[in-house]
Amino acid sequence: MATLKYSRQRESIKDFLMTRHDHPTADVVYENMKLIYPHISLGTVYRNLSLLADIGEIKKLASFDGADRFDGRTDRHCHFMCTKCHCIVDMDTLDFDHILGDANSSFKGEITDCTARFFGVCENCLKESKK
Amino acid sequence: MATLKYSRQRESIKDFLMTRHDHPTADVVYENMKLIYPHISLGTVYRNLSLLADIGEIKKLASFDGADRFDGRTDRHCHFMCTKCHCIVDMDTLDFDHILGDANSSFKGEITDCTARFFGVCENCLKESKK
DNA sequence: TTGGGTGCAAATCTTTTGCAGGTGT
DNA sequence: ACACCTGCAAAAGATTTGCACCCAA
Repeated sequence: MATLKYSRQRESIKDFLMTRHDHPTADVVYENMKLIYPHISLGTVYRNLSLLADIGEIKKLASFDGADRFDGRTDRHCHFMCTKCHCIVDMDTLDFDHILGDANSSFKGEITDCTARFFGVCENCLKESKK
Repeated sequence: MATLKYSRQRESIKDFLMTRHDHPTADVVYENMKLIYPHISLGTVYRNLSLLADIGEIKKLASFDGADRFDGRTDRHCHFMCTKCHCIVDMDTLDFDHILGDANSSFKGEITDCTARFFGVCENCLKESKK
């Protein structure tokens, strides 16, 4: 098993994700990293995002609409995506333990995880449409 | 707004999806359509899958692991994916109305839909690992 | 006849990977 | 020094699209 070695790039990527709560795509991370490391490569960004996700320091959100997104928040929570502006926001209303218990009780395999996504119109777009 | 015109290919794609409950990818649909229409193109398959999803006759399941998958079942239900064999099976244990109600009550926008996915080990893989 | 549908191929977008050189330990 | 990490560029995989021809209404 490979030993992890420090890398400025990886550290910056993680720091960046901790400050953003809009679930950026790899490309957005890349654009922002270029401000710090003008020669950083997209490959490096992807490699580090995968690595960080593998060791559980960030979470990868499989494609909502096209590219994968990354989340600096790693505790279990769910997401809402606005079908108008495509923003993605965190939600904490779901009782995962209860749902997982329910699901497992009637399932012959073994369920260990669950993701949930809500869709609709966000507060801002709702205001817009009422004008 | 475009008027829909009959097409044998589209009809066959829909029929095919109604008989399959393993949520095939576009490529699997393509391979199977080639048995009927040897000259059908991948583009036609994608175009019709999108079209059918747009008019609500099938559902598109955004990437579980790579390619999108398609589901002939259009009523609200959720999915389980085995982390070992990557099979995807339907699940009906989730009380969507209740969850949507809960979610909406504490949300300032308007939530209209929800998807949920479970992950773990399926019955078959569980048996295998116990051998 | 006419506008949607098709096959084909090229293009696009996202992500991965091979390689040679750089760097943390 | 050794193994991991990086930049660069090419490759791979999934999906979309332009175009000329075909076909349902």
